[in-house]
Amino acid sequence: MIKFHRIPITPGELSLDNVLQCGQAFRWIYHKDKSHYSTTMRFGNQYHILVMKQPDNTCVEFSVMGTANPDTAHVADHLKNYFRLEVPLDKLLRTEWAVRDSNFKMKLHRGVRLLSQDPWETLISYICSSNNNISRITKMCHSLCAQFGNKLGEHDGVEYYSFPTSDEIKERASEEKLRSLGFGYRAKFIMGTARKMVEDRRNLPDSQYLESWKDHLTYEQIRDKFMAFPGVGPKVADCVCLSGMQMDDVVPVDVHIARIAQRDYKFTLNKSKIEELQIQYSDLPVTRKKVNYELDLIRIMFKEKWGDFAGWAQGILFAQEVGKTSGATSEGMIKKRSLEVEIKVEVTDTLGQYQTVEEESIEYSVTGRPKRKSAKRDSYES
DNA sequence: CCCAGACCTCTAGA
DNA sequence: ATCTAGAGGTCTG
Repeated sequence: MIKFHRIPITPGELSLDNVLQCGQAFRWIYHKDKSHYSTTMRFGNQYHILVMKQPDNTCVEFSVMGTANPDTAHVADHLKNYFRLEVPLDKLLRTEWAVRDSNFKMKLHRGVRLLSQDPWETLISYICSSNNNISRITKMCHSLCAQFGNKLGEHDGVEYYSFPTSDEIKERASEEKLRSLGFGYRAKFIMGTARKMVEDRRNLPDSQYLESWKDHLTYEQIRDKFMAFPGVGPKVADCVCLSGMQMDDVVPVDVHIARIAQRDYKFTLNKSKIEELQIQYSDLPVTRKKVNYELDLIRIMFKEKWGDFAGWAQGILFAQEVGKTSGATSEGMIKKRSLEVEIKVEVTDTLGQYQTVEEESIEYSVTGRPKRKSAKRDSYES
């Protein structure tokens, strides 16, 4: 039997359901029969199969499967970092956002946090996100691992793989293969990005190379370097900065956030500020070429309004906005996903307590390859 | 610099 | 069942 280890949480600071399914991470699998999530994750230079669940709002529990038994305290530390548990979400809401922003006074964070994900994996995942929906992005990320990563083990009929490195994508994948796997026009971007990465990173591992940018470059320079990869525009670059580089003040502006800016914040263009930006970016050729100045001003407005953790505030509004458009109740924010699992739809009562009110069953394929229905049932139905 | 279109597929909803 | 709009954008002309 799986032995779980407990990580205590300040009540309400983290909702595993909301964080893992809001469209920030794409490689967690929900097992409805056991009410837990599983994925693979790299701790240092070693990949592990990880299982997590949240019995209540005071803790999460984890278990590491397969391979050598890693040090539990070591894994716990990595997970505390992955979930950024040192960041006091509720305090930020009360003392930073709600006091400066009247639109935030009525908001609840619902345990939606920003993650500290692997930068390379985040980069490739968000390249897949362009003009795409969450369920397909999820499928593509799993497919990438199953086809080009390394197999780590198998549990409950699910095969687990590492996320492929730039070398592995360059050597094992091709635009043609990726297209046949359903990546569409993103196939060329992924191959181009992998090739450029192999070239740029020299002897460093992918993520270590990307993280090293933070040592000597500004945000604007880092974004410019991300945008030098094919398939990476300002929105994808900002997402990688925020969710993969721990750059908490970055606000990625997508269609939803742009709508919020106009609808709820009455955002209007300022011509002189655009000119300032054009000057500021004049020595950043890639940014100057790819950036949309109106969207970039929205990013800056939110950063000034929300402060050092502006990206976290964006995450909360985004999760709520997408929850609305995906047919969930305005109270909850769990959206339907393409997982053959049961997604719990949560609502919050006036005390901010979570209640499960509704469940629905949907479909999922782990490898991205067509799977037999009977096999899927065997794997997930209890 | 700004503005359209095009771009691959697939999923959700009608 | 079928069918169609639209999906956390980016690139090109």
